[in-house]
Amino acid sequence: MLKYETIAQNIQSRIESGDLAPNDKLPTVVDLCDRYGVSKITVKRAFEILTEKGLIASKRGSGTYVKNTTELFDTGSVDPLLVGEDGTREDTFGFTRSDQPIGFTASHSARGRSVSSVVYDFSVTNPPESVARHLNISPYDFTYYFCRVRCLEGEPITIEYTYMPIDVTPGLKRDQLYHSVYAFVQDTLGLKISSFHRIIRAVGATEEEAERLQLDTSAPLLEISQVGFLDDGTPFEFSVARSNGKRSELRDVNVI
Amino acid sequence: MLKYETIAQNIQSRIESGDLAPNDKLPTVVDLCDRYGVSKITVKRAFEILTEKGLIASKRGSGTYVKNTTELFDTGSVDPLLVGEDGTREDTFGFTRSDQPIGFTASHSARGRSVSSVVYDFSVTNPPESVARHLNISPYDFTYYFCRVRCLEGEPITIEYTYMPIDVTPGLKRDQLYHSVYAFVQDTLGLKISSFHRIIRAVGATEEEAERLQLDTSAPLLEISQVGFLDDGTPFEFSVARSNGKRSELRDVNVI
DNA sequence: AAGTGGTCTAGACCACTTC
DNA sequence: AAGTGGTCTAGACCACTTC
Repeated sequence: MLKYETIAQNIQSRIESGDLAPNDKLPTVVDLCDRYGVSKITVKRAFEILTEKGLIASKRGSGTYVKNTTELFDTGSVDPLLVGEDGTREDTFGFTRSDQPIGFTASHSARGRSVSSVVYDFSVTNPPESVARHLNISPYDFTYYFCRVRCLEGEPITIEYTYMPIDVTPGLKRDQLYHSVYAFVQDTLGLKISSFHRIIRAVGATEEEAERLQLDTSAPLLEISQVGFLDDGTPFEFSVARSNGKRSELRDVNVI
Repeated sequence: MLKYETIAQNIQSRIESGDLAPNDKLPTVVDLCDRYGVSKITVKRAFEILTEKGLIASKRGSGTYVKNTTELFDTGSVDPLLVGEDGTREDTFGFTRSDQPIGFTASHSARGRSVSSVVYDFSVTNPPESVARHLNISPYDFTYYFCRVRCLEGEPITIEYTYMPIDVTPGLKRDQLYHSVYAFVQDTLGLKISSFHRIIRAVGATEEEAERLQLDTSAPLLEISQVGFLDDGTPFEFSVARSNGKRSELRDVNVI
């Protein structure tokens, strides 16, 4: 593990354990330099990681402090609050960088939930013009196309429509669709997934979607359209995922 | 302007002008050090900014390359694609760090659109228990509470419910609700807004919301619940904003 | 005046890719 | 073997806050 990662992790542990409470002042940068035998830039790097996670905030001339964030993220669900609302959402998906598992399978099985899939379509086709543009390929190139519903503990949560260029991710089999396609891309093909560009919207379920997700037609769905990129910048997937609005949420920490 | 900001901006301009095309290789770090008369860490910092924006990707041992992102972000709207969909969304709100204006007023008026508000409620109350928890205050403390509808070119887009502790943002007047409350917080009160923690969901419009947003009851809305923090970590607002799903979207670049 | 974080230098050393 | 980005040092200098 890198030095700045070690330092960041140590501090994060102290915050999570309550050893460092909200509004507490962290040791100064120079203090930590001495304690870890590193130079300022390394401590600064560690602080940046934690700042990005929304855990701390540095104030020039004053010090670095633990942010008061336990409330929002510990409750597990947002409160009913202003409008009559239901309980806990099960498909919670964080934006936070680098320490969250990617994809539906990884984020849920990491929490000990059973993930399953129903596959409604799996074919090789020419992508629609707009999809080809997003994938940086020609509409005459071939892509895998599949539609599947992801379930948590047997309950349908998300319907996914995905295009993947066969030249980039060759050898995809129907079998893999029942498990993690990202695991196939990373482990079997040895490719490195590096980023996603997303657009998030709220839409109503079509009749077909409502049936597949066991909802009423026009029920609100959280839609995430995304292009996934490999580390060399090649787009490897275009997908649209629509999730039951009552059971899904996205979390985000936005540092200005 | 800081050196790394200058370098990042120069490169970004070259990408936006097309001078650096997708998949082009950037000058090497050492090259740029020479050219700008700076050290490696400074160039690296510039690269980090652009990496975070999703514009470039560095590959150790090989070089740094322009990512192929024009498609997703240039179209102005996502394509109809798989499911029958409508046209351009007007309320587009990026996640990207540090160069986007914050809040509804700033992001839209920056693009030359007229922003107006309808205020449905403005009062001082004790916050619900859950809101008090998020704001790190007692339920017996007082908060401003207001509900307003934000309009673009006269058309209602978003309905907002906001709580702000009166001890943190004293002196809020009804007048300000017709303009930017964030401008009041930053410019009039001199406070520094530093981050937001958000949860994003899809919900159906209540009857009242449907009427205020001129939609059908149960129409899909994109909901953003957020706690806003000042630079010293004090929560200054808890708000829930629900936006017309047909006219709003969130954008995000997620680097792993 | 003393303390604190932010930027930056000039370089060393390393891991990895490319040829 | 040569080239490239990533981590890190030991410090200088600065902007800002606190007292």
